[in-house]
Parts: sequence; C-alpha cells; structure tokens
Amino acid sequence: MAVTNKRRPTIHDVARASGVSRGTVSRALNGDPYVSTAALAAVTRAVAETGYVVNRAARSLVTQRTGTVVMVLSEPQEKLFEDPNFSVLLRVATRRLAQRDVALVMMVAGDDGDRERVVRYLRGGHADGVLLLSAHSGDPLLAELEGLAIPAVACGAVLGREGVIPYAAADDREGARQMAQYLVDQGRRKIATITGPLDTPGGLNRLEGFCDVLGRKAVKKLIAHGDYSRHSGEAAMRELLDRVPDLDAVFVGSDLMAAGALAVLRERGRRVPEDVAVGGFDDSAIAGSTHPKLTTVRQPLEQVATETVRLLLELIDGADTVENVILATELVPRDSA
Amino acid sequence: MAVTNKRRPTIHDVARASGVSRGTVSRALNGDPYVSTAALAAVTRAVAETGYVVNRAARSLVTQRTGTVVMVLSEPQEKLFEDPNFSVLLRVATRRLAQRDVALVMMVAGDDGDRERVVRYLRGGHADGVLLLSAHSGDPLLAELEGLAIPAVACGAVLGREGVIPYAAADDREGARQMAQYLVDQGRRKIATITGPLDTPGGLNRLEGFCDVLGRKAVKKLIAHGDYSRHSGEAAMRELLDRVPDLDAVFVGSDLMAAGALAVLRERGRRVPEDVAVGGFDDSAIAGSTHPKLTTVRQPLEQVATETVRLLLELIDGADTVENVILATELVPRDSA
DNA sequence: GAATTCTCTGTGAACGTTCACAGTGCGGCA
DNA sequence: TGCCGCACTGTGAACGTTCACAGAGAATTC
Repeated sequence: MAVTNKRRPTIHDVARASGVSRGTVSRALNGDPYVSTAALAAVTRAVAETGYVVNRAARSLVTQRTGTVVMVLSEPQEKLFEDPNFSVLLRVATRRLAQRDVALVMMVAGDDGDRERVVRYLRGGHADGVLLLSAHSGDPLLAELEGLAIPAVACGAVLGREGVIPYAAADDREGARQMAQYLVDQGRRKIATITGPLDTPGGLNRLEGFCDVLGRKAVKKLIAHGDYSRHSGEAAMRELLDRVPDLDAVFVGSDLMAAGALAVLRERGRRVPEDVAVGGFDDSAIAGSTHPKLTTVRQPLEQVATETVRLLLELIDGADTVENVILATELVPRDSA
Repeated sequence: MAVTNKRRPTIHDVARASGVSRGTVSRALNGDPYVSTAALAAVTRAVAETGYVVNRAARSLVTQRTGTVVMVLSEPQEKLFEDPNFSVLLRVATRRLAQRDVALVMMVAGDDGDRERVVRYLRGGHADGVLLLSAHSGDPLLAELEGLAIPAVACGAVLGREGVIPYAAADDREGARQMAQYLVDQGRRKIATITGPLDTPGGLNRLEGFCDVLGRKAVKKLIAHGDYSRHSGEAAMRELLDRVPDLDAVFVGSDLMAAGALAVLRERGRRVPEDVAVGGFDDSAIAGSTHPKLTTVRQPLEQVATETVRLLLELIDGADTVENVILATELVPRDSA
C-alpha cells in the first residue's frame, strides 16, 4: 500500500511489477482465456500491490465504449422535485448500473439549451446508452435521439413510440381497473376520475383502465384532467364538484394530485371516505401522510427501474431488439376508500 | 449537415475542412487568444459543417482532467427518496454544472460495496471533484476521500470537518432562532422541539438555535429526537406528549417529521394551532399539503446547490481554499402556528 | 536599418489503453 | 523425425486530443 504517490500507476507499472508484458496484463484484466494461471496470479498480486485502476479515458479511446449511460430528465415544468417516484428510479438505476461498473450521468432536458447539450453530449460519443425519464410524446429530443442511433430505453412507455423505444413500466391500465373495480365493489355509484396528462402513459392508460370497468360513455361527464401536480389535483377536484355535486367517489391518477383533491374535499365539507371515497395511484411516500391515509395502487417502481436498466444493458451489449416489460400493480387499501 | 456517417469527425477533419492545422483548431476550440480572426471564423464554420464534437476521452487522456464530477449520496437508511430536498439539489447542480460542460455522475454510497466502488472510481481518476450529499460525520468515506486528495465540497456542513471539507448551507441556527422567537412572540410558553439526527448539521444546529432563544436549561425536558423520517416524527411527538402533556408548541426539525407530529396531535385530540402550535423546517413541498398548512422556515436550497457547485468548480480550477457559504433563511407563516 | 518583441501557425510527442499480429515453445501425431 | 496446432506471450500501432517548441512574418523599438 503505497503512500499517496503523485503519479497514478499505469498498466506499465503493473507489467513491470508482475514481470509480464503490457499485453498480458491487459488480457488478464479483461478476462481473456489465453492467460496462464501463473501470469494471472502475478498480475492480480501486482494490481493489489500498486493500487492500479484502469484509466477509462485511455480505454474508451481505443474501444470506442465509454462505460457511461446518461439518464435524461425531460420535465418541461420543473415539477420533477415534486415527484417522489423519481428518487426511487434514480437510486435503483444507479445501483444496478454500478454493479456492472457503468457510471450514470444525469442530464436535465428542460429547455432548448438543455436539450442541445444532451444531444451534443451524445453525439460526442460520451455515453453508450440513454435512459429516458418522463419523456412526453412530443419531446423534440426523441427525434434527435433516433438520428443518433444510440441505445435508448424508457422508464414507462413513450406514447406513440412504444414499438420504437423499448421500455419497462407498471401495468397502469390494469392498476386503474383494480381501483375502479374496488370502488364499484364498495358500492360507489357515481365515480369520477382525475387524470394525469394524456400525453403520458400514466395519464392515458389509467384513464383507459378506468373506462374499461365503468364504460366509456357512462363516465363521459365524470372526467377531469390534471398534470400530476398537487395544485392541478385541487383544481380538477373543484371542477368536478361543481359539475357533479353528487359524486361519491373519485379515482385520482397520482397520489400527489389525490392529496390536493383531499384538501379540496375537506374545504367543501365532504367527509372522506363517508361522502366521497378517494383512490390514488403510485403508493408514494405521500400516500401514508395524507389525512385520511390514501387508498392507492402500488406500482413496483424498484422493479421498473431494475428492468429498464437490464433492457438498456442488453441493447448496449449488442442485442438487436428487446421485449418491453410490463409489471403487475397491487391495490393498497388504506382509509380514504 | 452530413447524413449519419459511420465515423465521427475528428479534429483532423475539422483542420482539413478549415484549411488550418490541428493545433490551430485546438486553440480555437479552447479559447486561446493567439488565434487570428480569420482562422477562428474558418474553424467555427468547419465545426458547424462537420458536426464535430470533441472527444472527451482523448482530451482527458492528455489533460488529466475528466470534465466530470461525482455526486455521492451517503444515505445509510434508504430514506433518500423520502426527502424532497434532494431532488432540488440534484436538479440545480446538474444544470449549473452542465452550463460549464461538466457532467454529473451519480453514485450511492449506502453500504461497504458501494463505498468501495466510489473510491475505486475516484482513485481511477475518473472525476475531477466530489459533491457530498448528506454525509454524516462518521462516514468512512470521508477518511478515504482525504487520502485521495481530490477536490470535495459538501451540501451542508460535515460535522467535525467544517474546516476540512468546504460547504454551502442554510443558516440552520439562525433559522431555528427565527422560529423559536416567533413561537415565543405568539405567546407560547411551553415550547418543545423534535430534532433531526444530532450527527447532522441540521439536527444539531437547529437545536442550538432553539436553545439560543429559550435557554438551554429551560428546554432540557422538552427535547425529543428523530431521524428526519415521518415515522420518527410521530414517535417523538408521542414521547413529548406523554412527558409534557401541557406543551403548547413544538418546533420540529423538518417538515416531514412535522407532518408526522401533526398526525399524532390530531390523533391525541389536540387542535393545531389552538392547543398546540407546530413549526417545521425546510419549506418543502409537503409543508403546503399538511392540514393545517405548516408554518415553517424556508431554506434557500436552490442557492445552496448553486453555491456548492461554485465552490467545487473553484477548487477544481485550482483555488487552494474557498470560504464556506452560509445562506439566510426565512420564516414562512402558514396555519399551524 | 538592425534588433527585438509580438502574434500567429504548424509539428512531433505524449497521454494509457486495446487490438492485431507475429512470434515461441511444447506436445501430439503421422 | 518432422510437422502441425495449441496455449500463451510480447510488440508496434492506433485511438484523438493537447502541449511545448520552434519558426515565420509583422510590428515596434532603438
């Protein structure tokens, strides 16, 4: 264990220390089978001795691979920070990639300037793949991405490009069905819904699932739209109450919006769940902290993240295509319904 | 605008296209003043024409700089995702770094395996600097970091190393003073507090500020401890109510814990703010979504992130030392006090 | 008018890897 | 015995930059 030396040890140092050549060290390090056991042992010892760590820059200069993946957050309104889901995705993805010694670079693609930076970064070949988060269908980044021909995978489907950009996601539609059915089974008769943005899979598919159970025509007047923000949940709830004063349940497309809806219901003097039952979606941290606690649909975010990473790594490793992954949801009954 | 060419253009291509030498292109690209306006124009044009983007690997091979900074999350309990502050820090830091064309790679340092990976990454010279998030004083990573002699800056002080690891942070102590004084001014007489972990600056300094106003001896029996989680806020509130049934105010060290405390107060039949006033800290998203809305202390997280990045870049640019930055807090009166 | 400085330019070397190629020695097989 | 293939090894070149150096004119100074 050498004291802090000014110069970092190179592969030459390891070669000298182990008495073999550069090439053999490289082979030993990269798991080439044509390395004698003696050489392998010598190299292993020398690496430990010198504290050698491969220089990625030099390696990627010749291999044309970077060992880096970019996570792009395309969140136009800066509401990312309101979304507790995001942190889960980040944490899990980082870990999974780190296990394969792949570094995760974060980039925000909020405005045109951001986007240009992302594209420049990718075009420069600084990453082997892209992990897309909350990409909307109209996102101009998507077109640019396709031109780049770089492996890309999304967390949650990218609407309109389901066949183009592979993804892993929760089964939003089935989850919504579960909740709608649950409300029906509780004897609710006038069930409204507050959707997320319809250009996101969560917004669209949760509405679809809702309609699957209740009938598209029957719920026509019982739909209001939000944008996943708490505030939009409040606004949509007000709108619904004005339009359909006698509603007795509402399925809200995200826990955060549901928290907003709860506040409005209270403000309007409706008791939850006695007068109005409320169902959320996500089972995020906020679901346990509302009053009353939120009955919601749990989506397996950790698994979504794990699978997304797996897909991306497969593509990077040369797979031509990969199968999308859809994960099951689970209804979590609490106090609001 | 060439069609997707197989080979990425190199500096040689730009040199050829602009009729100058490699060296001149490099100089033009890096803002060297000794470049004629004619050459600069030719290079600029050629870059646009060829779609050239510098190859970072090649550059960092010779400059020994990577253009990369690591953000390390040392959060032993996986409660990162409960913390809305974190996303703000991440978003702002990413942006600020991107503006300087520095990439941000994320690493989690939860267990020993994680930590080993972080150290190996840094020892390999893969990053120019480190951004520490929520590092506790006993974190073994800190010692390793010092041995590495790599620029490191923390978001929030690292207790016990304030003089070693530079930081930007909110003025926790003064913020706590503001809240304590506010509660006193409202006529509250028996003011308790729930602290964060005392090995974090937020835990310690907010308690200090509280004591500054109320007197250390006077509050001896009125202190309970939490760990920033919602659940710990509930437990601490119960403990306080059992010990001091006639308390009429409580200053809670984080909004999330305050949300827990509110739930317990309600459960025990105390009206907020009539019977008990509650003050939080952070002004995070949750503060607006509790019932009643939380009176809290706003810490300028975006500024904290901005300043942290600035300090780190200064160190990377060669500054020997930098001054810690302490930012002012602001009391935000809402309904809970 | 010569010497000196200043601005700008091109060139060779180096950064630390991997890869392709050309061995070398050894055992088996005809 | 001679030949071939096999297991393993070493070496030169290449990846795409930047940097130090040297040199060419032009401008400035004495």
